[in-house]
Amino acid sequence: MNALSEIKSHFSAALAKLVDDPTQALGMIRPAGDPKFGDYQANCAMPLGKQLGKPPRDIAADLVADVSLDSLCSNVEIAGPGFINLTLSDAWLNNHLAAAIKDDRLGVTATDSPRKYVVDYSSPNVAKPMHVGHIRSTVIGDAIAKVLRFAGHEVITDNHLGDWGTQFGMIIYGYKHFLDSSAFKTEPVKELGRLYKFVRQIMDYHSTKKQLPTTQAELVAAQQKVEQLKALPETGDKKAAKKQKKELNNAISAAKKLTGKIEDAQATLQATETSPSLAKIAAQHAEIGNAALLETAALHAGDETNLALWKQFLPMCRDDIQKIYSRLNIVFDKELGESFYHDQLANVVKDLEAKGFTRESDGAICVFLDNHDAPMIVQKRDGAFLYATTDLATIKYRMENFDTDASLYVVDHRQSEHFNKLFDVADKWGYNETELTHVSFGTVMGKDGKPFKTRSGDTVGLEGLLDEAETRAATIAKENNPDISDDLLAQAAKIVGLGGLKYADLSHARTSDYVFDYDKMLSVRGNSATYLQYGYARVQGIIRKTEADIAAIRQSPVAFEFEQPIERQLAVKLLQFSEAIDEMLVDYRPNILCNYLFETAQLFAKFFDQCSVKDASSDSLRTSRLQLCDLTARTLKTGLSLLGIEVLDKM
RNA sequence: GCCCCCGUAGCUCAGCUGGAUAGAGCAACUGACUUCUAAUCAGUAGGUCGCAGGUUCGAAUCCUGCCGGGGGUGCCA
Repeated sequence: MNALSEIKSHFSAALAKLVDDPTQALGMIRPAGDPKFGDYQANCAMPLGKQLGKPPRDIAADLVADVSLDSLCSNVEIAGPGFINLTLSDAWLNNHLAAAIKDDRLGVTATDSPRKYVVDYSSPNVAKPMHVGHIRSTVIGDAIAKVLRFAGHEVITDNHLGDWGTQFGMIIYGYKHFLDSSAFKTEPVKELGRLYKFVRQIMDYHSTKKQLPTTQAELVAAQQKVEQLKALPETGDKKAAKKQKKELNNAISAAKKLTGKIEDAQATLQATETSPSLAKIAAQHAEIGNAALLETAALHAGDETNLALWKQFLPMCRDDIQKIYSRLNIVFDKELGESFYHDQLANVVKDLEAKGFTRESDGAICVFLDNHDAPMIVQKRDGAFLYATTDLATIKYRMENFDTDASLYVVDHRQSEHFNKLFDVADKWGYNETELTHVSFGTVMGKDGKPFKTRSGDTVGLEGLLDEAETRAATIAKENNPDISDDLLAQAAKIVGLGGLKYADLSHARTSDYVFDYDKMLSVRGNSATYLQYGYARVQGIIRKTEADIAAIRQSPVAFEFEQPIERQLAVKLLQFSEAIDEMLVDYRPNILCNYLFETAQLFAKFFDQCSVKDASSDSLRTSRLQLCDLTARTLKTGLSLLGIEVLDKM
């Protein structure tokens, strides 16, 4: 039990005497914002004063008198309008530190209400090269799964691969028409990737060409509207004038957007038209979009040729993706891709129909929902199913086979509307006992503030990204440590480079977009993986230099001594590890854990500066400090491992 | 048109369920290596938390309106 929950349990009974439901008041007990206010503070007296019509300071005094905190706190003070400031006693700290140091789990107890989770993350489209966008889902999902497990929950990780979608139709079409067979023989996946991009380009060319006149007409209309609005006489009415101005601004920005769209379209067209060979192919394959869809449809219908190609391609693609996962050290319990659910989709629609949830509209079978203008389409006019259908089948399958308490979908925030609808339909369908959560995350941007792309406009491949991270880390490691051995350098490059990459993703609030920046990511300072890893390595250095017998110390720790304030601060922080984990899991936010680890490492760096272990003034103080060091290192190592990041003994 | 997200220091970002003087890191400037790892630490400077109202003991946080940016929006995933 951590300090926070222990304090809360002490307050609980006293608060229950004042209000029917103390939950809200208990929520107002939290770590102190400033060390001068002690370690924890209870802020509930002010609102309770209002509610009960008594002065808040009186309420605070009553609470303090009623709650027995002697076993926990050395000091309890009422401050300001009625803040209750709590300072943990050294005896309490000592007990818990000693327990933590003896414990493999560092005193973090497993939850007493374990749940069964499916964490659905990564989910790349196979055969399409993975790019930087996939790494966020992969890294965040993996961290959440690991933390849930550490907290005592049962977790099934599932990589819901896109292995049955239209991209296969495109690749099959490409294979049939544009295959470079020698390239396919030597590097099959690379060739498939090329075919995908090639078909995509021709498809984009035709759809853009078809769309362009419409867009141009829209632009003309938009420009006319701008002129019209500009020409409108000024009205005397303030409100009307304001409305006019707003309409004008809207029209101007609409026209601007259309102009941008047209420029993009023209660039797309030019890319194909300037190459005579490409232009020729484009002309020969005017119906490519439709044809690719037909290849997909044929695959789904069990066409022998296409199915054989799919069966040939899929293992190769999966192996290729697996290379990335191996490098990132990510393992899934299940990899039930879209194709796995293929034969269950018709039944999903049938069942929804039977229950009367569906309605036909324009030939498609739809589920209409309150709060949404557009329905969720579960079967297309041409009879094909959609990802919505697959997602519903997946929910059903997981409930029936895993009996989950919760499913987390670690997916891009752009799909939030899809998930809103999906969860609403699932709820109607009867899956309303299970938690369904879209753990959304923002877009990875380039330094220009636009989605991260290469200079040529392609998305950035993941493999090159990992290489770059390692190379840069190696350079930095070499700079700091010119005599480093090759083995150690390679190891450091991997652990620091990939750790930095993961940490950059995890330490940003997942809901916000973030700017991808190698320099910052591998920064040797600041809130970075390197800083935390360095803290760990420094502890190992101390242990080496002092030749301490850590195993013996762990077995029978001595009393902790807090000679300097920083030692106590660090100790309190170390005991808050489990609070950080609890807090992270409230909204599945890895950055909470990152922050905690960063703060811990910061306190350690100060401790390192101020408190010599080797030259401590007494044996007992030296051992006390060694214990703090050991606990710090283990907290950092464990915390980082929950984030999928490793540490080094020497840096 | 409708829906969602965002706007905090020059830059990149934190800020939990409303709490005490809004925080980090980078960049800038000043210091600290005969010392357990300087991949570090100490310090200075930098703010109208987009704007305006409201709710209240208290608002970056909640509500309304406005301004600015992004995303999504019936048969792609």
